Amino acid sequence: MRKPTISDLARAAGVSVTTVSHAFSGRRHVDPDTRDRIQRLADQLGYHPSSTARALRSGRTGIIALASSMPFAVAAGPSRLGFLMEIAASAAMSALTRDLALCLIPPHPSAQSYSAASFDGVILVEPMRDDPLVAHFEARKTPIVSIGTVAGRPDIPAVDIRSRQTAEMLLDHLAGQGCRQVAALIGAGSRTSQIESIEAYEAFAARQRIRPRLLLLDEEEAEETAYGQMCDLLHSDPEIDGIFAAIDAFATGAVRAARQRGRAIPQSLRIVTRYDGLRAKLSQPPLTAVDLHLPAVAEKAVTLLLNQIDGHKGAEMADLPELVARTSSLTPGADDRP
Amino acid sequence: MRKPTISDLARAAGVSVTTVSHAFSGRRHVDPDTRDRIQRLADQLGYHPSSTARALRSGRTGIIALASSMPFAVAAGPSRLGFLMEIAASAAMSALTRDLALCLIPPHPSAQSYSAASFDGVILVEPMRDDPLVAHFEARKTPIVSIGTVAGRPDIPAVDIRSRQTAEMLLDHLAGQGCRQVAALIGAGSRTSQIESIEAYEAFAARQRIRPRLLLLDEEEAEETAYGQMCDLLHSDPEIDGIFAAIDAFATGAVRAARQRGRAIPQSLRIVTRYDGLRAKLSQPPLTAVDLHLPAVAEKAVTLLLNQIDGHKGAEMADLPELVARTSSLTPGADDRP
DNA sequence: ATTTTTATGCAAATCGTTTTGCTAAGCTCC
DNA sequence: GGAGCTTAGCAAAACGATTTGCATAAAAAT
Repeated sequence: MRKPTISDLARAAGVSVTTVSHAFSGRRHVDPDTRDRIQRLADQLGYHPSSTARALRSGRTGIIALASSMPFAVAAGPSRLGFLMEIAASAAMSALTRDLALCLIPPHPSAQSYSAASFDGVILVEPMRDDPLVAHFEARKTPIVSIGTVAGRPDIPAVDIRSRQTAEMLLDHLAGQGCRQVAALIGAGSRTSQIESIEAYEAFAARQRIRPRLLLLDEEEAEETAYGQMCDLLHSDPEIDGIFAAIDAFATGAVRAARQRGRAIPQSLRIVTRYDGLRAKLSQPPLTAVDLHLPAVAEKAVTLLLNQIDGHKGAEMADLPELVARTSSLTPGADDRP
Repeated sequence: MRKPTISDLARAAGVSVTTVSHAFSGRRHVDPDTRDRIQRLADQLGYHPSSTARALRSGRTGIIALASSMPFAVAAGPSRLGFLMEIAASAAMSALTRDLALCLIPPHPSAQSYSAASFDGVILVEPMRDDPLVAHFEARKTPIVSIGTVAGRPDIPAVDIRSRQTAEMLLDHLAGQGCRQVAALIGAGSRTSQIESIEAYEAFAARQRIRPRLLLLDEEEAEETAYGQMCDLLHSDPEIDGIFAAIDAFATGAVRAARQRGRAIPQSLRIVTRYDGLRAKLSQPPLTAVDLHLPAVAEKAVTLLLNQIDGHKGAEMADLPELVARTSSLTPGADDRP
């Protein structure tokens, strides 16, 4: 009882395989009666065209991949599960509406291991400079699109998620709320978002004529690390009155540190973060964050990738990120724009 | 400059395609010198075997799918993103260690649309009774494994996530903490987890000789619905002193309702929930929940699916769920087991 | 009455592998 | 100097579709 093939169906219908193929694909006209008969028999036999065979012939698998080389503990662990997975869920939807399937490729120490399947293209989530994933897929001539530009590789089509503007917006918001001495917690690495956040912060510090307090932290044990470092910093440098946390787990760590040091949020310390996920929303107090429009970003990435597969070049700009002001940074009783 | 094929490589190396194939697969012996020469030329030409062609020949695509028919707003929206995506991330890792890729199949109104790619097997997450996804994959003879048993289909191999025990454990915990009048918020549907939660609650109510307060709620707008319904219920039935919320968004809705009605948690109302995700952890107060060992569940599902693909039957039992007691249900100053 | 067009369908080549026989040469062992 | 064995390699048949070029008959145009 193996699966029926196109020739089984052709034999049953008394026509050639060509006719069956045309009946399904509609590439050539076939007599409506014949077509119906074929269709009916197909249902009856339980025939479904093999997508593998189709892929071999057409060169398209109908599968795109979503890959990230964020350290696994960060990507799939609770800390940043939100960011990556929100993109994954959205991308899966976007892919589906185009009759594509979305494969999830978790980060893996040995880049050799991604051999199993082949994809029409791949979406990389915030690759680092010289990311092995880029090398891997380029070697296989798999079309690549990146979410977030790739440092040092302006030629790779990307959906620019505007990390610089995001950082500037958050920093300006803190300044607008009266913060003078703002510290920054940013992941140590070479993703564009990290690079641009650092640059934005340094420019901000220069503009404000303050001594920069820039903490480059490991994203693996994000919340714990941020908690420890912030406890120290708030102790040694008590005039800090604002914190820009590049990822949400840094922010929640900072919140705990503030509580530990007896600093009231937002009265004595304001905290803002970049990714508006569950953590930011459920934090006590809720955190000011930025709506990055991730579903739209994922949609753009899929569109871009499809163009890329068809040989068209291009790049996309994400919609302007939007500030979501919440208690953690708002002067009680005042408006967002004072 | 199209991708080199096995015959290009064979020609370059001056051997037949057979030899090249054997050199890569190791299915037959080839002279070490020849093998090295082939290997070297492969690197040089950038040859990578086409997994599509391999799939056609071998009948294995190296891709498994993870599908859920939870209403999309529930599965991918913030409310239950955690549950499904935690499984997805874990399953992707488990798959990768076996050289498989994991495809994400979002729920889709028209079940026709999943045609694009073909998989070696599929993991269904908590399918309902008569779930169209089951029918869809059965029609394609795609091996199926379910996370959570399938109501009415004991023949489908599944990882039993022990929803009955989970519910009993939570209800007993509430009783142990002194609750007399416990209400239940359970998703309206025919997933095993819902069915078993209802049965466990009804048995519990009978044992405790209390009038059952069972709210079957829509999971789409889970938190809002739960909030509204619980406001009403706490008003009309003020002696309720415990709430069993089957999904975390119900619980957070209930927390808000309690606050709105001026009921202190846990002093005057205890709340417990099933899935220990970010919501439960970050809630104020943190919610007592259950560690379902999802990474292990995903791992078991992948193992089971691989057996299933190889023709072995079987089923798996998830590890016993573990209660994670938190402030939302603990009598202040008392121990878990009083 | 001949040519042209349209409708319908078929045979065969193709996509890039894996796998199964088969061959031919080199060894060993009486 | 065969019989038997190992070694190294090749040719060809799958796998299940799509696509191209051709054939036939009926309809339409000249």
